[in-house]
Amino acid sequence: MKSTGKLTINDIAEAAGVSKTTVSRYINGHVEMMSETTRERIKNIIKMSNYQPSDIARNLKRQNSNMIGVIISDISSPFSSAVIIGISDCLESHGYTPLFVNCEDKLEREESYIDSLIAKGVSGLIINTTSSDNNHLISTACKGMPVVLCDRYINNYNFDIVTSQDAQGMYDLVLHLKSQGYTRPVMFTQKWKKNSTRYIRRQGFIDAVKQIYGYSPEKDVYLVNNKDKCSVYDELLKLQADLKPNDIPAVIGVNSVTTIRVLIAIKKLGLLVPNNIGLCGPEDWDWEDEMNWPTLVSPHITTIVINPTEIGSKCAKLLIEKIKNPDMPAKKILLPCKISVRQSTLRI
Amino acid sequence: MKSTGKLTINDIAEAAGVSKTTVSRYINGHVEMMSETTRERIKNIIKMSNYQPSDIARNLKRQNSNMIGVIISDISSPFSSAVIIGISDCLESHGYTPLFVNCEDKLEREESYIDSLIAKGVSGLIINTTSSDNNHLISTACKGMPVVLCDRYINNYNFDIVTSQDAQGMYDLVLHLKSQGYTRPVMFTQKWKKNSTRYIRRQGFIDAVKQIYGYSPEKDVYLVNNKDKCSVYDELLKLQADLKPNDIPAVIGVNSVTTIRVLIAIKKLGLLVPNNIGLCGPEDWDWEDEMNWPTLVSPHITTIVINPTEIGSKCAKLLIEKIKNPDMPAKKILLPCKISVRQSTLRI
DNA sequence: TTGTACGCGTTATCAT
DNA sequence: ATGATAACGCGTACAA
Repeated sequence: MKSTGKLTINDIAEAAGVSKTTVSRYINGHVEMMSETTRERIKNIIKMSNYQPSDIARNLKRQNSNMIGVIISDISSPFSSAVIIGISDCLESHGYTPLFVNCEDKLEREESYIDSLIAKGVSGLIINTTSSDNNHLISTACKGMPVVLCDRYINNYNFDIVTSQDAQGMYDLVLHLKSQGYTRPVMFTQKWKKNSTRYIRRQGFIDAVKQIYGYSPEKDVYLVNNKDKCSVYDELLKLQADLKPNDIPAVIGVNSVTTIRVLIAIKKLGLLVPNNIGLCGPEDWDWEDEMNWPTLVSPHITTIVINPTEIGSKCAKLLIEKIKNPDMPAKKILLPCKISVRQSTLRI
Repeated sequence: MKSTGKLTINDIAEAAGVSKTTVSRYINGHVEMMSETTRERIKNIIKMSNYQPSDIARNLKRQNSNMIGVIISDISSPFSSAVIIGISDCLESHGYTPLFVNCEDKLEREESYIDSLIAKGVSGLIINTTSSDNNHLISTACKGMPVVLCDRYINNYNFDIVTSQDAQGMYDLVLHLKSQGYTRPVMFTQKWKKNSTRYIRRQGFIDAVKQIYGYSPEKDVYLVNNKDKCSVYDELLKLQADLKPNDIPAVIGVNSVTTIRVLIAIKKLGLLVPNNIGLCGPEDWDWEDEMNWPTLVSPHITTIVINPTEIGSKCAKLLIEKIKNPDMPAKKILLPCKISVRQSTLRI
């Protein structure tokens, strides 16, 4: 046995006094017509030497790997962290290894990562994409790479996708607001045109208000941004000015961060939740129980429960299906979401 | 150009009318004595065909890869998520690819992951280990695999490690409590014997109290567990019973989760923070600003700021150093931590 | 039941 | 300035 460098199949073969073919057969379980003696001998040598076949060489030979590329648009958000957990757990339990990369919301990075992941030999991709337009991704999908989209739509191609039923969640939420006597539901959101999640939530809000309240609330969508700390506060002032007499407003934040910022601004202004103003929004991340933000703050916030961990695991599961059966027609998995009613919208 | 299967260096060579050696030279930048014409031709073909050399084959040939194995003890904690972000960003910016695996606090899984990561050809390991004892890891380090420990010590081997100065943070915190007139600092912790972080924080607490208050608070360490929801509440009752007349207690949670649970129990009991009881603890994860738990809850909680993202990036940086210079003596990087004083311990 | 020989896609050595 | 050829470690058709 060599003392230097890594063990190879040759070393094992030599030590066992057989050819490397035989060792390879043993490793891959083709032992039907192998003598008991050689089997035992190989087994022992491998055990004693702690030999592990090189995945690199196997992958080269077999022309595939058990690695899955996962492209995350912004790894630093708690939503992404939860998605990663779901993907990781599901892939690992099925023998796959995820390769996570962070494209920081930059389309060029996303495109170059796609190429480098393919070069690494991944046998599929899970994409939480940056932009609704992505020709490079479409072209790699066309070449036969299995792709599943994670919570973001892409135009012009019939991708497999897993996402939550945001529109239905919005509907339930608006219905709840109406039942609590709020007369003026509004939405606070960052730029929504190129972000499919925000796009859908905004549209869901508008459609729900149309149906439930019977008017079109396009101008009740207040635009805020992440850079300017005062932005939310300013928009809230604008909302105050926009109110008609006797209006009881309820703010829906487009995501967790926005909702929290609105809460802070509300407290600064001294408004009373839930009586003078309601507050709610999607619950984009799910640390367990008492660590989760809707119940950490006071009052506890009514939310649409999204469950990103499940989105992640469903993505992984769908991709594995698709790898095993590449000709499967594209699936759209929509996870239902429940609303979780808490103090912040309970007037009655 | 073939229409089926992946492009290889042979296809490019053929299309360019040169040997694959020449193409390989071009790819690896050995172009000093290459004619301008061939260089241009190869360049164009590669560009047009969007060819990418196979990392698998290169790794096999070069006997190394740019992949780094990262073993996380419990990926579902926000602390781990933040560490992952730091590792990911730093490795990617240096051309390495992290392979994250989640050993769910199980030593066997950790050991088998070490083997399978090595089989995948990783050129180094970052370990946020499960247990302070790990012979398997020691033996792989002995065989020459570069290893950096992430925030957890391991007995009996001089590993490179990055961790925070928990003991110093505890000292500062206890000093602060004394200055605010608290007479009875206590700690709430889960089982600490096999978890090096908790172990160190508990020891830091004990040493600090000895020095600053002049007595030994071993029996003021209250043990709670994660399963039983009432556990924290019960221990808090016990603390109440243990108090001497005129004692003003201050609870230090061993980590974020424990601290929040103590806060919830305190509110249930109707005690007044900060006047009747103080509350503080390490801030194990760092979502930006208004999303972070110490300022979400009321009152805002005094913390030791840990900065897990920086722990992650420092780990990555140290490992890269070690890979480039394997004979470097083991480094212990201790990140200083500051305390962030907020309302929950401000009596004065 | 076991072994020989070749190829996976790349890079390195040695020629020319 | 370029090419032929041999490896890297493994799996497999084919031969024995």
